[in-house]
Amino acid sequence: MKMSGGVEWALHCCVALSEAGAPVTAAKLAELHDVSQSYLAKQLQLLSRAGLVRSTLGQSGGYVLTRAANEITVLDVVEAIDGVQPAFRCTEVRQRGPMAVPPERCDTPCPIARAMDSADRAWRESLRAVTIADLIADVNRTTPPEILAGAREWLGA
Amino acid sequence: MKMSGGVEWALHCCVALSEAGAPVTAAKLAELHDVSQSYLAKQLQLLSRAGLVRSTLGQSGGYVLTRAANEITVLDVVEAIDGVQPAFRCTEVRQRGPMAVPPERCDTPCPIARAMDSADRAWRESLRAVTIADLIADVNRTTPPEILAGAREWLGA
DNA sequence: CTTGACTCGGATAACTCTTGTCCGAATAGA
DNA sequence: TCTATTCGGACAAGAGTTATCCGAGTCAAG
Ligand code: SF4
Ligand code: SF4
Repeated sequence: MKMSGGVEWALHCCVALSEAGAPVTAAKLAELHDVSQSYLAKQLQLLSRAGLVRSTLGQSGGYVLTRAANEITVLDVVEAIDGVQPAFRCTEVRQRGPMAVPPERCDTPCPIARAMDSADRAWRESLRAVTIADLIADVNRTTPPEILAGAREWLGA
Repeated sequence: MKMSGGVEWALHCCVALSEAGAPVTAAKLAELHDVSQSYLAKQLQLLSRAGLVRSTLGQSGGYVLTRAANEITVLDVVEAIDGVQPAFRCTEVRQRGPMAVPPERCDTPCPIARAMDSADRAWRESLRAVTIADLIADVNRTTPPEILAGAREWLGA
């Protein structure tokens, strides 16, 4: 039960991109967070495939968010990086072994799979309730103003 | 984002153990579900370490549940097999890079970590609401009675 | 229009964790 | 006492994730 570590980086990048406004290159984002720029590029690729960011090629290029910050949920980012398939995957054990249940009797989903599915839905629903804009508002409230201003200027330079 | 596949087997074993009453060996459980007995033994070990089942050694030994079925939640089994640490692990990115926030200003948890923690709690809460007894009741209602009786007899033999 | 340099994108290795297997120590019964 | 049977932890194999590289494409300047 381990989520891809890139999710954390991707979320940080989304926050930074929303505050920047202008396109930001992957190298700058990597330097800002002090992480491997090669690997961060991979995460940004995934975000691009999911349609959350748009990449501009060539000089003065970089990444920009495609939607407003309050239109991007944390769940969007998580599913873009970590995939959409649920954590629990049933292998239909009840159809195997000496006491196998014939497939034609397996019309109703088993309670185990239902409980897992319900929990997974609750998890996703909780993540869907938070948007990037919420994160930004909270960050602006809790981080020292001088650091915030410095980061903004550093992104533009 | 992938849960250990052994969770499914462990849950099935808990259901079977609750219906059996008498100690059941790991080999029988593996044959019933048609899975690797060596690997299933590992899962049962984890259940034993977590205190959910008690192992009886020697002849006519096997595994027995330590509590009543309605006192064991699905969350207990998941945490026993898959571990208790949350899926999201923060690496304190904000304390790195050129715009690092000094550690003494990081007293309040960041909103990203809070959102993830909240979702994780919702997920666990949903799993905690379902007990093994609930699963058994649902299984007894949905599976054909002849198969259920056969399985019980097969476990005792 | 040419040039140039800079950008992302997908294909490619190293590594960690999960999965799967084995044999030895301990036990209950005969 | 002895034996057959059980679980327990130590030991490899495989998959998945992490990390990296260089080439195709693009924009801006001269
Ligand atoms: S009984 Fe439920 S959990 Fe088990 S294999 Fe069938 S659907 Fe999956
Ligand atoms: S800002 Fe939040 S998510 Fe990022 S490293 Fe700090 S605590 Fe973790």
